[in-house]
Amino acid sequence: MSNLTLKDIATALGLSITTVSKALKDYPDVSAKTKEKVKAYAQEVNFTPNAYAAYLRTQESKIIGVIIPRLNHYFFSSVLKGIMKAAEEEGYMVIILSSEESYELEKKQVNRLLKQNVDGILMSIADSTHDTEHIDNISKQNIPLVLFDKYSKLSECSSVIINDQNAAFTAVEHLIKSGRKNIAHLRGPLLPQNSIDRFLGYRKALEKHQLPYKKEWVFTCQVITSDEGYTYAKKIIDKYPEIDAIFAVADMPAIGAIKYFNEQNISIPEQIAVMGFSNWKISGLITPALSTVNQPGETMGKKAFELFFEELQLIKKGKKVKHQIVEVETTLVVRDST
Amino acid sequence: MSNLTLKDIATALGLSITTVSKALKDYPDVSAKTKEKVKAYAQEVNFTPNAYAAYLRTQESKIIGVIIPRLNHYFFSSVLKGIMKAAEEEGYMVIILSSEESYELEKKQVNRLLKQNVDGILMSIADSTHDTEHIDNISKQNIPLVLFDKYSKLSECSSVIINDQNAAFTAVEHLIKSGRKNIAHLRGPLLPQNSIDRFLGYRKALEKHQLPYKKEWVFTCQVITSDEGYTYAKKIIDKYPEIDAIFAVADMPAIGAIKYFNEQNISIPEQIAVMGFSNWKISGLITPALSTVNQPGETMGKKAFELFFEELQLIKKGKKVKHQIVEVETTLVVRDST
DNA sequence: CTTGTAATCGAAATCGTTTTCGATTGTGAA
DNA sequence: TTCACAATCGAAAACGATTTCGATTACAAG
Repeated sequence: MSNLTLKDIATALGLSITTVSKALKDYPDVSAKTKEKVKAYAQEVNFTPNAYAAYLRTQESKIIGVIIPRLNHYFFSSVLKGIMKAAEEEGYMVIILSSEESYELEKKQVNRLLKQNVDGILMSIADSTHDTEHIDNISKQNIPLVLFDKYSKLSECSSVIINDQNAAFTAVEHLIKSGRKNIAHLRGPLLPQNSIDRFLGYRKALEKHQLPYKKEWVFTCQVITSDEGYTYAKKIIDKYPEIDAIFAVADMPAIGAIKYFNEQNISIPEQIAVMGFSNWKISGLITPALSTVNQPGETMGKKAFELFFEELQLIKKGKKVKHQIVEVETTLVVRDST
Repeated sequence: MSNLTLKDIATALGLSITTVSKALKDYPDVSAKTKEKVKAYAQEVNFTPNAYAAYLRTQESKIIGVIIPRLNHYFFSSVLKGIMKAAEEEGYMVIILSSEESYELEKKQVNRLLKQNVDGILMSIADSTHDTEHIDNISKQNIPLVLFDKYSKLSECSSVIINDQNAAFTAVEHLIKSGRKNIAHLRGPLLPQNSIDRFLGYRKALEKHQLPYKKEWVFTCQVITSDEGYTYAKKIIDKYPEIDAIFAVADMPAIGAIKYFNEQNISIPEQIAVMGFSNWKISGLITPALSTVNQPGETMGKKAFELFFEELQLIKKGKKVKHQIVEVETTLVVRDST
């Protein structure tokens, strides 16, 4: 029952290890008859080659590593799902590590994966990551690297992203078209590109429709949590009662804001409209249901794996790899909060 | 820069591979001086032994496999977090697979992990799993298996669980003590033990307080989703207006029910109280905030890894392993919906 | 000057697979 | 019969670390 080897099969069938190995891999210098015999027996005893021994020769571990900033996060879980499904189809296992949004931990996790000799790394960089040395190390080792969602403009590698600026622009424009004129923005941390881009989309929409941009109406969430949204919602009501809409960098702060408004009996969207970003599952379940931008995590994960796989094939053939930036489509989801 | 071997170090220092290996692992038959020299050099060139080559001799992969029924699920993500933290501390990598609540897929994933030669498997069995042959196979291969949350009374292995019956009992008793007399139950699927136990806890609480148990007030969620809660909430209002409280098997159905009540302007908890189970992050963010039972996922994950690790040590020493059932404490979280 | 012992090191086998290269057999053509 | 050439198989060397067991040296005791 427990793990048998090529040797076992060889002795059982009176063949050599070499022939058994070649028969199973359809080498041309094995007769059809022996191939049949070997394959039938291997099937019967449920033989699978030892992955570690195989690695030693082929240098292929059939394992990829994934690093995400947080585990307990709907969007990243969706991406994981997409990656894992695609990986499974190609016979890859996935090792998942979390950077907990920490630059130091992210570096450490990259090293752990490199030591494990994974065939590729897919990652979304942490908000606090400010240099890309550890990322560039991956490419130097000549193993494929694909970034998703959060990416770095500085690194030479493939990425799967959305057009944050356009998506944010569309979301804010929707607020404007539904009659809002004083729109606040709960923005994300200063570093990550998507937080910047969503802010830029917000500004661009205001500009296009000749609405004033006011610095004091932009509130920075250091960590993207509902608590920050809750706190800023209170601040907005108290200090800027003229604000009639909020565009949040993510669903969580938006949900926090809605919670505060609900508690204060402030009507949404009549008195103030709220727009989120990401389309987490829960955003459709709260009252009022949150309008948001759908960010197709599973699709992104699938695409990220595909990019990795393409690059790997090129590397194996010794060809030059061409890095790609793939943009995945977002859609505006209008619900009851706008 | 890229992966160097014992041989490289040996030639660089004019030693043998053997001595280098032994120096790094503090064998007693290497002089202190050479140990220092070797360690210093290894540190300098950032040497780490090749995991796959090491496996071939030691038969230890330093990888564990985790199978969960769903990826995109707050509770399971929490458990994962606990597992991964604990694993990291002991230098273990984690391969995660999802059974998607499918018995067939679960069997397949178990086999994939066995083929990968993981050092242990932690899993939560799918709702649809009705036999345990694949699970017993794991123990037969003499690799540690730890079940968590969903477990099987039939299998001989360690488990980390909560006392579902007691937790449900406490939750329902809280509803009764706050004056509810007509309490409905949105129960889970028929197979999994925790769904059964929560139902039994519900009945026991009714019995103790001499409230009538009515079959027609128990609604079965085939899949545990908010949609089911939403649909049953409508049914309850239409057909059984006398019901003044709902105890749901999980937060999701409870949230679905609340959504329906909110839409219909049915006041919670005045007209009807709602109690969930699990304490998902979002349950505190909806309006009204959901009362629920806190199920400490991270703690459970941590504990599950510890059980695995203990068993592994025993197996390595050739000692008899003693399976343990660890019960983790739950707490009642009273918010605004009751 | 032996002999025994401890300290220190290395040769070589091993894990299980892959793959190169050589060996063997059989077949048909000359 | 002999030779060339496929067709088919296996021996053996990798891959990189671990570990057993033997070799060497030095030194103290007899």
